[in-house]
Amino acid sequence: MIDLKLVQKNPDVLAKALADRHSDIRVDDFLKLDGRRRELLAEVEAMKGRRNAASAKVAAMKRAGEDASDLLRELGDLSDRIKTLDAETDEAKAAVQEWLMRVPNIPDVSVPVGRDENDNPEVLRWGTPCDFDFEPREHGDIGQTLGGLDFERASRLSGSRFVVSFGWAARLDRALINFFLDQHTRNEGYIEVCPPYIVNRTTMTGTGQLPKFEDDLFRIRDAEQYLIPTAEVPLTNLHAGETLDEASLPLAYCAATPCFRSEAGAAGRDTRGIIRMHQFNKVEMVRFAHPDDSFNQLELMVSHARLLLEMLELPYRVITLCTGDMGFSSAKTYDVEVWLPAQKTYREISSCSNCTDFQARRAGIRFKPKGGKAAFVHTLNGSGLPTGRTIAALLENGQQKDGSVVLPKALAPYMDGVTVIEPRR
RNA sequence: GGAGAGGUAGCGAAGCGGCCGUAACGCGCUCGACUCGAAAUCGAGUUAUCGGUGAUGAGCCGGUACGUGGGUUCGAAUCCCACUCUCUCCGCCA
Repeated sequence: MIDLKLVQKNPDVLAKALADRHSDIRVDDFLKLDGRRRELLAEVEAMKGRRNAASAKVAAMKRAGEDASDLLRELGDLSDRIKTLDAETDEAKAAVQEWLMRVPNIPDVSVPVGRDENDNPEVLRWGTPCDFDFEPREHGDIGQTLGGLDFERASRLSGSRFVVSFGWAARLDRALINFFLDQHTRNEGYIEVCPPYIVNRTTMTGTGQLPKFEDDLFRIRDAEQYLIPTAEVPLTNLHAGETLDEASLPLAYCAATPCFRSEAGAAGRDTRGIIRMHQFNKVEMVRFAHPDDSFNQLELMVSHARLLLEMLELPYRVITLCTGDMGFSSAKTYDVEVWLPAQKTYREISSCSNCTDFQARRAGIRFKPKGGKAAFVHTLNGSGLPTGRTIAALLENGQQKDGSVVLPKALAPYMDGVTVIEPRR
């Protein structure tokens, strides 16, 4: 959530941000709603002030043994009017709140203004896409041929956009999780967490999935609980409602969890392979940072995601998302895109965002500076990394003419020394 | 799932219709005194949020908040109802 005061005092700052994002939310609507709220509030508060003063008088009279029945009759009327006006004020407040909850974060000044993914500037490239002396195959095809990925059985068990992994593929998934977690916890100072995969409405609201993106979530029937679409949700909400010790910042957590996404609106997109599944495993990084330091922390987190790809010898590039392509809660996002030779394109494998105080304000995550007033922390999140898309990249980039797949050396310790996935014979 | 107990400041906890919410008392924290320094001791300070007025500051005026939401009442932390979470016991269960 953005700062109420900011919208009140600098509506044009928000108006520009919304225009840059190509949002259809209009600040004028807010000014109307908030104006009405303030009007009602001033009126009802004045009445309550009178009531409180009179009530104190009643108490004093009763103590003195005097008759207060005239005053009481008057107060009855006043109380009735307050009750009506209170209800109206509550409605006005709720309208303002609801409007605010649907407003996206304000992009940082360093974020390029643009319409959609075509306007995302490239920051850097690493590695060289491999030159194949044969036509490279798609990862889904390779995975099925090698007996590791089974889409038919998955669709029988569950439906479309699911996969069953067997043997080397299941093992590779587990190897990647361990490899990623080890790297983050041993070398980068992240605290490993095993959070719940089901969270309540408040938690989903804290990170910005709700109320706007309910359709993207799987909901538990008859309960106000949802399957997490990313570990960002439970990890960021870990400190909801807390005031953190300033000295503890930055705080860094990582977790490997399954992620559940309904992929509403993605019909027909990425239907081949394992790029877009309803369920996938991902290691997520989350950081809580001091506001003065959060953009440094973002650079640091991107470097953590990049390092994993470099250790896996996968060519990638980094782009900055432009204003029109950024997520709801983010003030600045870098996407790391891995090279997929069959599609001959870079595809998103990690998204690292600085959400500034947007989530912290929603979830109530503060810190108290020495001698100062409590302020909101900045929250950051980044994938590091999803296993499915990583497997896709490993299969496509490591494929050989004979149908086998060569794995990067870094994974050997996690794969019982296996460095080549051989075709079944 | 059943029974009971409970949810009040950073923590523990008192209050159980108006004299109690910048909320007793204890701890913690901040500042000061004492000290070469520290401990101990002594003194002072320490809720958040909204509206108005100031400069988006300080201050001042007012409102709200005792798990959440309703109700009773002129007035609710206090009485009533529903929900929720925590703890204890029982049941069920990987």
